[in-house]
Parts: sequence; structure tokens; C-alpha cells
Amino acid sequence: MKLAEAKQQFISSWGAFGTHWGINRTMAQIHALLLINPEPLTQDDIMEELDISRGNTNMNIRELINWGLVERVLLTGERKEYFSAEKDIWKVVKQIVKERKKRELEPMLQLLDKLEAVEGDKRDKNVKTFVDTVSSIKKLGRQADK
Amino acid sequence: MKLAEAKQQFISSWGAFGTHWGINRTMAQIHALLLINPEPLTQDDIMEELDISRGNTNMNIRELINWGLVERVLLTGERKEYFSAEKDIWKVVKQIVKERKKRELEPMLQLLDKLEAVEGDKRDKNVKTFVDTVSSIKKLGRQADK
DNA sequence: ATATATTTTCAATAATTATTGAAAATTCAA
DNA sequence: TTGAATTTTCAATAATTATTGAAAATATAT
Repeated sequence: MKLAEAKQQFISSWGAFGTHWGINRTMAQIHALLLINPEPLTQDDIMEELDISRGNTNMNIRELINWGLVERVLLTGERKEYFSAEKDIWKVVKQIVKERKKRELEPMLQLLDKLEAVEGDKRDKNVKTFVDTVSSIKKLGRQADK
Repeated sequence: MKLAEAKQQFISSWGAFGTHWGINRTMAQIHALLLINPEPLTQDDIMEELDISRGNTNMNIRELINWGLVERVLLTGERKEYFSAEKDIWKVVKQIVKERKKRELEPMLQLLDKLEAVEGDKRDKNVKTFVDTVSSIKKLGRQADK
């Protein structure tokens, strides 16, 4: 297989993979493109390579930057902004885990704290099952937090 | 907080949580409902509790069964089918991980095997970055597979 | 066998989410 | 400053995904 085709397949399936994990397809594709590119790229490069609009490109690059997966690079003598992705895949995963923890796990654990304190007699089977479920999820969540 | 309200909040936020992980909201809500219910429930119970249609309920229950998270329960002397969820949250997580591995990780690793064998000279920086990226993701994937 | 209860399917529709593209805002060189 | 290059925003639209509900299929009791 030629490089061009392999790249296409990688980007496309990375995008599809992302959608199974609550990540927008385009965002995953831009990330994939930057991962396999030795040099930083401009918005225009990305637009052209993935055949997507300027607005879409811009929003998803910004989102990748918010996630800490992509950074702006300033090349001397260039007016345009360049973008590059962290190449160490372990760091990438660590960063994603960290962000999801902050964005999803922590708020969920906070809610569970509140819900665990539900009124009612624990001899009531409904109360007991509810509290037990909430508690065990909390426990698991705290474990995962480490 | 009263039990009824706490249940509602739990179900609703479990559903929202699910959507961040590529899981359909209704499927996550049905799962949440069954998790906190001490007794198995019928389709009609679930429809009523979550205020969703018969078709939607049926499809999502079936999907939960495919995922190995819910099972049919036959109560003696009852015509209707009942459904209950595994209550041990560790088993639930193990099962989800197992399924996602099978459904997503393994196919991805197979693709990466193919892509790693791309034609071209590794002294070409483009080829090198591509192969290195694919390799390191593969390595990580294999690690996660354990 | 027939009738009734129950489950399943799936085309139509609704709801949600992603994408476009043009206008507005910003940046920066002259 | 002015104006061209570049980036950002966001309302309109498109694409995708979820949901409904009624009809078909299946299961069970009489």
C-alpha cells in the first residue's frame, strides 16, 4: 500500500474510532492528520487535506488545543499559524484521561455524593439497592481516579 | 432528597454520561433504571418509568442484552418477560471493557498491522513519522489488550 | 385451531449534532 | 492610521442518529 492511501485509511478509521468514544469525527481526523505529519500544518493545509470548511477546521483545532492535544506553533517569518500534535502517544493518552477525569468523572462523583445521602430507611429494599449502587459506582470512580 | 427524585437524577445523568462515551442515552438510562431496581422489570415498566415508546424500549433492551449487561428473567406463572441488570459494578465494567475490546480495539489493531507495512523508504520523514505513529499506537493497544 | 397477549420490526418522523460559508473581528506590516 | 491577511463567530443548513407507533411476527392459553 502506498503512503497516501495508508494515510487516508488511518485518518478515516481514526475518525470513526473517535465517534465510538464520544469524540467528534472531524476532531479525531484532524488529530490523526497532525499525528502522522512530521511538520506542523496550517489551517489551510488541514482544510485542503481533509476537504472541510474553514469554520469547521477552526473550531475543531481550537477544541483540540483545549484538550491539550495540539499546540500552536509560530514559525519565524511566517504570518500564518501552524499546528502540531504531541507525538508521544503515551502522553496523548495521559492527557485524554486527565481531561475526561476533570470533565466527566469528577462532576459525576460529586453528584453521586449528593445522591448517596438520599432520605429513607435502608431497610426499604428500594432505598438499599439505590444507595448500594451509588456507593459502589462511587468506589469504582475513586479507584479510577488514581 | 427523596428517593424518587434521586432516582430521576441518577437515571438522567447516567444517560448524559453515556453519551460522552459513545453510548446511546436511552440505553444508558434503561441500564441505570435496572441497576437501581431491586426487582426485575418488564418492558411496560421501563416504558412507563422512562416515558419512552415500546419500540425504543425493546431495541435498547436487546442491545443491552447483546452487551451482556442485562438478562431476561422468567418469573414462574408470568407470561411477560422480565429484565434485570448485573448489580456487581466491577463485573459490569469488566464486561463493557471486554465488549469494547472485541468490537473496537481488535479491528483497529488489525488495520494498524496492515498500515504499518506501508511501502516506501523509512528515510523519508513522512514515511517514518507515519510508521512510527502507527507502531506506537499498536504497542499501546496491545498493552491495553491485557 | 382460535383468540389473545406479547414481542419484534422498520418506515416515517423528530431530535440532535456537525458543517458550511459569509460576515465580523483581529492581527500585523507598511 | 489604513488595508490586506488571517482568524473567529454563528445563523442557516445538512447529515446523522434516535424515537415513534403501528403492523407483522411470535408465543401461549383455552
